[in-house]
Amino acid sequence: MSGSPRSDDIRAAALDLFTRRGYEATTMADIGAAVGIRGPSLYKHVASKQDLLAGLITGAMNDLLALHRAAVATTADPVERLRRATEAHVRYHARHRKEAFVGTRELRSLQEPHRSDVLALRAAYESGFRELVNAGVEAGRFRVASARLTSYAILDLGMGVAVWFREDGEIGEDAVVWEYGELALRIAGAGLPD
Amino acid sequence: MSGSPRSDDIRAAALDLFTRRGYEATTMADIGAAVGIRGPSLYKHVASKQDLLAGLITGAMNDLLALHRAAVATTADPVERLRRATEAHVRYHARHRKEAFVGTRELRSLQEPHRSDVLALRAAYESGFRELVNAGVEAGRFRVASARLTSYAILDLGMGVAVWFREDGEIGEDAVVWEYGELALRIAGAGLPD
DNA sequence: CACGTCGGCTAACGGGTATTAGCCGAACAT
DNA sequence: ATGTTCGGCTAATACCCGTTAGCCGACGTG
Repeated sequence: MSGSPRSDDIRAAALDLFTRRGYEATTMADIGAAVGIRGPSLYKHVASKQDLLAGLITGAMNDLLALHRAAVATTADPVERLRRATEAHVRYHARHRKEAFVGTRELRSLQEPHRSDVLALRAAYESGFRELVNAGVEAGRFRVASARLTSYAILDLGMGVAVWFREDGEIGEDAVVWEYGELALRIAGAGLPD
Repeated sequence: MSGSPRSDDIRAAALDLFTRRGYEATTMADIGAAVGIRGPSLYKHVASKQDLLAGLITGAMNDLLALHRAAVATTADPVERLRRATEAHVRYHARHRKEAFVGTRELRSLQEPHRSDVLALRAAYESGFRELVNAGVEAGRFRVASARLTSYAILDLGMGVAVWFREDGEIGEDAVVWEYGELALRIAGAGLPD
């Protein structure tokens, strides 16, 4: 799956720069300098700057979807399913904050047809969460005003994590994951009186 | 406060383009075309592209802070204060989604010293929410694992609204504001058993 | 009517950017 | 030893962009 070690270095450097400065503000010379070579030499390893972005974003989206499916498959209980899906969501956004950050912030810079592909994957991911909420409501375990609004709220929390989470911060990954799993259930109204 | 009608048109066009394409990807010619003139003619009305961005972002941040202070001043009850601050936050992000969107997404493109100024205002805004949470905890009205994490979560919800809210969508502004006010209290653990 | 200001225009400046072309040394295989 | 591939390099191509200079018609004012 992963190419030569040099290509991996380049992808990592591009990810870092795209995260900090943005795709448009990052030059091929910048990426080259980050791995110790000149801009044009990058073309011996990657097809184009746009290709670099597309690889990063689609890779991230596929990873996230795989983790989501795995998390949901571990139980049939509606409450636990939402908790574990949220935990997977938050853990990904904490552990791979750069990928998640670029995946949402630089989606604008992704050209067609890649952008439509990624948007379709995101729509599927979102509707997956909405289904989870709906299943809990139908089972009488959740109380929500709007499943759409509830799922947006939970997903947005994860996006936020990618922004402020720091590996060396005062709050560890496990603590954030646990707490946000709890928050998701509160948001969905689990355990509320009728 | 607001300049000539033409200057207002230009600011509105820039806001729209910065929102849709981003600051870096928007050219002065694009902004000019949106108001029916050529790129260089814009300089009869604005000092620079960077100045346009700075005006939009600092204006938005000041508006948001003013609304926050007004909302908090309406009551002394910790629970209601958090609810109203959240409602003001969410209402602003729904009603002025472009301003809010650009204010966070394009902050990277804002040069010094403006960026530091805005970051300081944002830090003050965030710590204001944290204080609100702490006040509720000390009054025995909230139950949270971490005030920082809780305030981040509530603020992130507002950011999310700026992304997905649509004036003509199926969920109206008042509905989102009300529901998110409730969510904030749930997130803060208001009304939870000891 | 003369004059100045306003707000548009085109042309030009100065710089930057992704990408391609073509060269070259090192490493490695035959 | 020879040839080929790999992965650097510099130079050049073909743009694009923010901004400034300088021109000019319309319009309000004395």
